[in-house]
Amino acid sequence: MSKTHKPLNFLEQIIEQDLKNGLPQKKLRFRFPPEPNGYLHIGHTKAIGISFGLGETYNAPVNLRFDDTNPTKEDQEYVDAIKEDISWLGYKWEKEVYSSDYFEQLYIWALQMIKDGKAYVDSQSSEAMAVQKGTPTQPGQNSPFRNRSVDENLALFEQMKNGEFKEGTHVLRAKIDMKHVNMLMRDPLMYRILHADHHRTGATWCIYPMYDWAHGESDYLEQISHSLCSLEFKPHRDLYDWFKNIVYNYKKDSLPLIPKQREFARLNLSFTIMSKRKLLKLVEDKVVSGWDDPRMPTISGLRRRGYTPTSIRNFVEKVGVAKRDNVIDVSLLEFCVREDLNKKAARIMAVLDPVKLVIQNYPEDKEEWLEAENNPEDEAAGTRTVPFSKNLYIERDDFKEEANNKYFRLSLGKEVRLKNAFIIKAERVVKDKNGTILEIHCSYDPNSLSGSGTPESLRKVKGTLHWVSIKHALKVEVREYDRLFLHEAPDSQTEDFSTFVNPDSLKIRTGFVEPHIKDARVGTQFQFQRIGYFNVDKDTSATHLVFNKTVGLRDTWAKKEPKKTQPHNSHTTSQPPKRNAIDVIKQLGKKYTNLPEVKQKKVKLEILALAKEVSYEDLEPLFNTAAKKVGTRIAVALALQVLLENGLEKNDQINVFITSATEDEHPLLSEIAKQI
RNA sequence: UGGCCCAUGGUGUAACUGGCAACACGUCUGGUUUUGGUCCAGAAGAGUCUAGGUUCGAGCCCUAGUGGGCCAACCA
Repeated sequence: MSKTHKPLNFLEQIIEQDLKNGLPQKKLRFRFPPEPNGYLHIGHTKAIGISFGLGETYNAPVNLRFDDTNPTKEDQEYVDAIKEDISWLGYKWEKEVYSSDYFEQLYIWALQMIKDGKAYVDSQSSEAMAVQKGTPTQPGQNSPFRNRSVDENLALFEQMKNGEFKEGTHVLRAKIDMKHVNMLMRDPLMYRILHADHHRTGATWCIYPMYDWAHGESDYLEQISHSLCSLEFKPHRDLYDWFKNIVYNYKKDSLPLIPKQREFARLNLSFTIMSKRKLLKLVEDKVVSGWDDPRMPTISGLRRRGYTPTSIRNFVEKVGVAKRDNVIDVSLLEFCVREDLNKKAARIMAVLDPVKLVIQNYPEDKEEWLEAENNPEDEAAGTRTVPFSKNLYIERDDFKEEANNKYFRLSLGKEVRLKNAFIIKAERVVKDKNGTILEIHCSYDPNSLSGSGTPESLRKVKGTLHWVSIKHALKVEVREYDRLFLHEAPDSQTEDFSTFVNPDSLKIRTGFVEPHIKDARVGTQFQFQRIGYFNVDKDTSATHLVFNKTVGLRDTWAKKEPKKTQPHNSHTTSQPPKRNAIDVIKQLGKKYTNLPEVKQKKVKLEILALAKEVSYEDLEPLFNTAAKKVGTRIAVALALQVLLENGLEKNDQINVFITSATEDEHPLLSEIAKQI
């Protein structure tokens, strides 16, 4: 039994099984279906990588389909950005298509469904329908309009389509089963009225199909064999199949293939968020400069930051595909860029926190142009020359007056090599009255030039420093980024994600670099030796070079010798702010108010109104009922509200009250304690 | 008093469908090095959520429990 077997992920296994069961490989076809309502982010990259990757491994076409069924949120700007991002990643789509391409066909099918008694016009308010819909634990009830005649439905639907009704007055619903355990099967909406201009169809339509009605049918029309989406769409599969079956019977002969929806876990990245809605909020609130801010997890942000398509594709590859919830550590992403850039980026010397270094025994007016390797990983990259003179800058970090022998850098009386240049020895320092070092005076060994082959040049010194010649150096702006959020998973906390925004995620400094990169083009990547990878930002002008720090070099020294103002570049999980009972109440309350209005109303009516003036003793059974109806967390939030309203405003009072409760005598309180 | 999905080192994925738990990131050692980078060599770290069952044998199959996620938008 050999073990040489490339493991397939579960999606590949499904496809292999289908092929084995007779599906011709020619019929394999995939699609990536973004809604053009925002920019693509690193999370989408996984979905893109899966569908386009499958297309590559099976040599099958992949369509790019814009799921544009909600004109109020969508825009051409996003369509263009999405196309640019996917192309940049290096993927090629077979056809560019739009759900809106199928509006006419969907409408025809909908008419047929009405005629067959499988769809009806409902004329109730959304609130009334929501109440009838029941809850996951309670069955729904039929709409009073459920049994309208075919003719009446046809006439109303016609009027809806002709724009004779206001928004919200009528909808078309599929007639399935109001008691179905799957909420989505309780007569789902197929069409709503929206008097909005669509970015492609303009004012042609004022009824728009819902996601469930458009998506599977689009897959069917395009003959997608495997429609892959993320896990939260799992409950939609029943509906997907239900619609698909109906439509399949309408057009049996011309379209033989029935698509299959399968779901995978979406990607989460530590210390960032993946919700388009929340990313949009960061842009709107000017927390970041735009969708392509280098701190954003968007593809355009990563691109501007200096991430390469190769690095992102490798990342997606390494992340894998499965069905369990995950949070991928950003260090994996960082590893992937370093790995790629190490091979490609030209090396230069740049000093970002300068201190002046004077070479005492070097002639005042002399200058030399010394040879330097552009990339030790790539001989073909060649060499360049770097100007050397009496007065240099080195990093302030690279000098200590006194140091133990774990310190490889410059200290008084010790020798180090200046990269590509000479060996120097620190002789004395010049300080201001506060003790800040202004100048370091050194002597150099003229026979120790790098690569000269002299015995002096071959002697071993402990450290090598990078430097720039003050006279020749180019002054540039350098933007260093730290993580945007201080919490590892800002998205999944009860607190609002914005409370975790890192106020110090951008640091702008002035650096000095080798002069020869003066005309570097926007996007060019460099390794600033001993520091990290940087690229030229689009804010660069003819006279002002701007760099983004993509990622630092791996640094095993910094970990051992932590500085006081260490950025959060190590991946130790930072602790969330300490929470007390009051905060928890506020936050749970916020979560509660973030629920869709309809849910909120129901919860309020059914629970809170009852609970208003009850005592703790009465609260407990109420809590149990509430927990069953709305889930433990919301029930706890409500319970805490009630406790507050009963006079327990004080923080510590509540804490004492709660923590003193034992499991058997106060199950409610111990539950609350657990939630806190 | 609901339905569905999930559970393997710190993180993420594997384990050829029942045969000694592997790979990557991260961590730690040592070596090379004119980048405390790269590269090379090596180490630590899980006995697979719990309890039963089937089996010669279970991470994998079955049952129950526990924990987490999703589902009640005229969003996708």
